Amino acid sequence: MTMRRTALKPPDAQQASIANVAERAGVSIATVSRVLNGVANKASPETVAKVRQAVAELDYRPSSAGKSLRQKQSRLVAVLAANLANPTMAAIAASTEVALRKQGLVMVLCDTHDDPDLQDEYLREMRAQQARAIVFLGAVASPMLDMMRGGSTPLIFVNRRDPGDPDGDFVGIDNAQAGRDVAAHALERGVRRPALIHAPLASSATRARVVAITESFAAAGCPIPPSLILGPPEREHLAIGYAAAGMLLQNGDQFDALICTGDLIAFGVHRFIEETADPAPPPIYGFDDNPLNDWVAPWLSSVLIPYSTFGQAVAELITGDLVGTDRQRVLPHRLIERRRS
Amino acid sequence: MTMRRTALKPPDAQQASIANVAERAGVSIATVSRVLNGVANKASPETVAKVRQAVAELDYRPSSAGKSLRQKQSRLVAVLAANLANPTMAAIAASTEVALRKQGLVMVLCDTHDDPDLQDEYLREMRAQQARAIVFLGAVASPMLDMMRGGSTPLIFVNRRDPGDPDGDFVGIDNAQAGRDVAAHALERGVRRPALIHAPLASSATRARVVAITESFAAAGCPIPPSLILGPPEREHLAIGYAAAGMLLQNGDQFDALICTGDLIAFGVHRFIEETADPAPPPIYGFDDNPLNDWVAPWLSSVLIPYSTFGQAVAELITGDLVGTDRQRVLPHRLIERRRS
DNA sequence: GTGAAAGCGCTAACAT
DNA sequence: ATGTTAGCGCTTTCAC
Repeated sequence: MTMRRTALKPPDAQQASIANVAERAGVSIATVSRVLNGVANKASPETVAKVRQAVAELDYRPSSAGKSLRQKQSRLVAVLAANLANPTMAAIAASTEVALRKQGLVMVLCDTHDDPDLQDEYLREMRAQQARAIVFLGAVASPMLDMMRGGSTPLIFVNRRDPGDPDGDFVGIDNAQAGRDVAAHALERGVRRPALIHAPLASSATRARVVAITESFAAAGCPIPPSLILGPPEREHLAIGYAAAGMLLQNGDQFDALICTGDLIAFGVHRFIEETADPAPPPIYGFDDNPLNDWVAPWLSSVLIPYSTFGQAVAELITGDLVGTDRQRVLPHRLIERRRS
Repeated sequence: MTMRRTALKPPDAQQASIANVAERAGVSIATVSRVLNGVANKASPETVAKVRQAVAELDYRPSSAGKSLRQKQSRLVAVLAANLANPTMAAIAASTEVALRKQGLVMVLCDTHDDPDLQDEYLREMRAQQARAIVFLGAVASPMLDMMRGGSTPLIFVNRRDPGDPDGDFVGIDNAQAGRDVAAHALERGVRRPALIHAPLASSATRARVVAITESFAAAGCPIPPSLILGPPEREHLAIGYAAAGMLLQNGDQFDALICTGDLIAFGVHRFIEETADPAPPPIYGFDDNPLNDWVAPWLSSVLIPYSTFGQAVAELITGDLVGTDRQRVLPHRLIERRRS
């Protein structure tokens, strides 16, 4: 039996309401509300002081239910992620959480598993929650999305653009440019016949990368043969890479570089190659630059995407801190070169 | 200019309220409420039908603000994670989200950065939100925690136990046993002089592992010399491992295995060793069994912790589906052996 | 500068 | 079996 609860307050102290604060400060409820919400020049300094004191003494916080009910809007911001198991999504979610928090907003994280029905279920739920905004980390087309587009709830698309409106609010990188950067880097180093392994093309980001890469090589006079462009049907990026590497090596097709549209795909590719003990594997490229790369994948050149700043951009889009600016937040990327020592 | 909004409904249709449903169904709002909440034998079949129909037609969902205000409890469950950048935490959060969802609960994810002040800030916020329960993924001692312990909001501790009450609701593995398992495995394979690299001992999980490992080796007649037990002051697990490996190799101390209290630490250790091109590194042990291990760390033996089932256990603890059972959910672990081919 | 009061959507007495 | 109504905590007119 350990001693519990030193009890500065009674065990389950009823949470103070605005009425308690008003009473304690000797003012009306309306005054407390005005003070707390900083309604301009509407309270004498002494009143303000009294109220603040009462608030502190009672450790008062406005009930979000009361507030939401009244204002028809909550402080919740929903983040619908296509796949939380993907460390990249988790990283964006983490940075978003911090940025929202600074604005007094609360992040609700949901995993849609890239499923339209589940996404709609969440959209409905968030409408019931009167969410302040909805952030998509990899949106998928769905009926409710169509319904809400143009409504009063801001919809923010991260990485992948709105499948139904390429001009919607967006945070991400210039994937076409990133693709060209990778191609240019490889070409400069003598690559002429790369293999290209990509994730499902439902994602606008993946599509843009694939198109840019193939066009770059074609423009350089060495179009990538179709047999070297692989997009296996697996669901997991790791499995896609592993399977693709298997097909490539089995076919005996020659290639002098491996370009993957994501780091996890590259991990899968590398695993297969390691297992077959290829003495001199070609250079491998990825996208994302997973934070673990320096530690576990020193062989992987990758496009560093500044995920840790995405949250900030998302928050700005939501709070409207960037008035007049356009709502396409294209953030800078950078190719990180790594090679076997 | 793309065509937007095919408008089956007016653009920003006011979300239907219970009154609208009642009107449409030709009944009172109380009846609607009863039907929707399944209050037993309190409605005729035809009334139920009418209500359900109206609900469907209006695509009605109860406002959570109204509900929360009335019932003094929301459907939000807060998950306070010590470090979202850690894939392990993200994995637990993901599984928790799914399990809560099935119960109609909504997960709010927060990153405390292991900071007591920030944790308290979140606890206050969640009190204002009238959260249904609070889940700690790596709790840290803090004043508000002490305040809320014993209150009416369930507190669930995952991985790390409540720093102020070892008997609080818990979901995790038997870390002492896991430590013994690792030691036994190593001893069986001839290890007699391992190095032990550990994270900060503030975590009860880490402490239990360290104690069990050192005791096991001592009991086997080969106590680990203090110079081989390292807990560098770095904050990041990866950096801890890298720094520790550096110290170890610099000292020239002999050791025949590397035991790390976490996989990320092992990643850091391995990186340093790779860089120094040690031809025959000793076996390396970790804890967590990061899902990426099979792909990027085939040299790492690790204790597989069933994180994907943690969410289920957490949800059961919250909804009280496990009446009578004790509230210490110790889940099974398993040592996964991997070695260089 | 401050207070009184309406009303947001919902549930739970209570009444019928 | 169903309807009426009070009231949860808050913001916001409208008076004063």
